[in-house]
Amino acid sequence: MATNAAIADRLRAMAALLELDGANPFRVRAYEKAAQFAEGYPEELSSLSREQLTALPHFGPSMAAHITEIAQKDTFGEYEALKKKLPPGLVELVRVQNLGPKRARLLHKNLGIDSVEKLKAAALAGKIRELKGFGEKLETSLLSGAQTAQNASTRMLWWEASLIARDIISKLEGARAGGLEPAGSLRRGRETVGDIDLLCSGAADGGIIERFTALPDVARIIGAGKTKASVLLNSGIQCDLRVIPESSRGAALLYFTGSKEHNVLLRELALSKGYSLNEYGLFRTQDKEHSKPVAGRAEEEIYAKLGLQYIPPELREGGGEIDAAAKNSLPDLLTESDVRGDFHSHTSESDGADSLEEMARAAAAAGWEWAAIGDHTKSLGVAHGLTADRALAGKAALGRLQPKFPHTRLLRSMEVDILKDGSLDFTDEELSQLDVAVASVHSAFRMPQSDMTQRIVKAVSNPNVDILAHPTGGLIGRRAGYTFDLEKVFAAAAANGAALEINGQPERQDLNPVSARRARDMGAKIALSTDAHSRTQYRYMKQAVIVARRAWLEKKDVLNCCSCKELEKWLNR
DNA sequence: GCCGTTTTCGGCCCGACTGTTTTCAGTCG
Repeated sequence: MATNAAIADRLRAMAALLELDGANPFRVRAYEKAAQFAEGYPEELSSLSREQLTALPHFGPSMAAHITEIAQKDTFGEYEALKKKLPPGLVELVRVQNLGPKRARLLHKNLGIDSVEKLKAAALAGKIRELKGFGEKLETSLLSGAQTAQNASTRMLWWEASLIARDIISKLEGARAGGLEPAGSLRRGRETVGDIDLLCSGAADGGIIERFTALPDVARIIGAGKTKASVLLNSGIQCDLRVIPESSRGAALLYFTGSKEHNVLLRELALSKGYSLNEYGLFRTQDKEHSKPVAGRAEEEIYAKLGLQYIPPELREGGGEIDAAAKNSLPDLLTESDVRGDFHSHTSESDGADSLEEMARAAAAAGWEWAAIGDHTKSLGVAHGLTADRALAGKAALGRLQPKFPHTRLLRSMEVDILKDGSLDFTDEELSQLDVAVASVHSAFRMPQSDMTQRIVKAVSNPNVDILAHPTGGLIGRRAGYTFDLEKVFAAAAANGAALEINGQPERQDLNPVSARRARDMGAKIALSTDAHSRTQYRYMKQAVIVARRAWLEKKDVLNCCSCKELEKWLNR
């Protein structure tokens, strides 16, 4: 059984190979679109029949056949055949800037280049400039591109990128009139960000480009013109600034926010309604000169002209949001201000940095109506986990602190270890005395899938367990999660009234949006947690909210939107 | 390869930039 992510991966790999093979570009795009759709589809595609698959958009007879084949064999025949046909190494080559499939094939055919290493050697030897269609400048740019590709700058966590963006914006603000705002994957709240896109609206003569490229954060200027500059920052991430006229602000924001898939769908829709959409505005098709925009100043007016509800950036992934907006059925996404409390944090009693009282004070300062503060339990020795006695002593301590914080109800939670056999680190009697029991796996990650599934199902089936924390155990870019059957765990959680967590630690973001949406659709409640290990980390609630929004969640799906009274009712369910 | 209230064949989003060229191909977002 291949996951949707694995299916998307194969289809995307096929698109890459087809492009290198010089296939019809629309055929390439068909694979990319199918991959994109598969990735965001909430149910397991591998359990669908061919008929069910072809009923979905972007899947025709070929894709359906490929998907059923991938479900069984983890790959498909056409892909394997093409892989054999093409020289290995070309895929690696097109990761170099300014080197696409056409140039890659030329370089391979004429110079036998099939790796970034060989590309560098050929460039240094001056061989590339001799080829028709290539020249000295291109050779130089390919050489520096090869070096960059070898340094494999990985994507940055959203949180980190957003701090950098905020810092740069604050340094540039005041440089000129006109707002400066982030676009791109940063604005969409993707879990990681490849480069930071900033938009500045106003005339292009305010000197903002000069101030931008002169910032002390800039390690290297990649390019700078009148309306656009690209730099590499000291932190290793690329940052692009574009200056756009005020009258095009909405169109430009829409365009540079993307995603690419969302934009393509919007433009197709625009064409079908007799409009053409670009980064300057929405124009009637007859207006070939693009002289009089029908809309463009604000994103809202462009969506409205296309007969759509306003689509929040977090939903712009080409995953059904345009159809939903056309039917006026977009979710009413929860916002950070809807959040009334947090379920899961740590103190200096186990592996946190701050005392129980400091955490309580920070929770009150966050303006929350309630906060469940806890720690690890005894099995997690490295984190100095607490015995049940100490855990309950903490509950008594919170009771004594309560009068100091009249507006924030303090609750005792514990992050209780799920042991290898699915039993918990505290007895049922001990668990029932906690206000909130958060269960999670911290040991024996590499169990066989069926054992791990059983282990977690058993834990969430315990009526004393309220929340399953960081359900997959993955760390973005560092560690894959444990292997288990998500669907079975979601079903068990829904049946037993346990909630699934969206952990707001920037490196976790676990559940991810696709899984969180699926869990909600299967009837499970979602709990957002900061998993704060210090008083400053309560701000990670923002990260959890972004993941929830990307999962199309509304207030009613998320327990953090409960008042004290509603929460109490749920805890006593 | 997918798709269709004008179509089952002939379409398929749009513009900028760069470098190589004398009008355009390739790449990128």
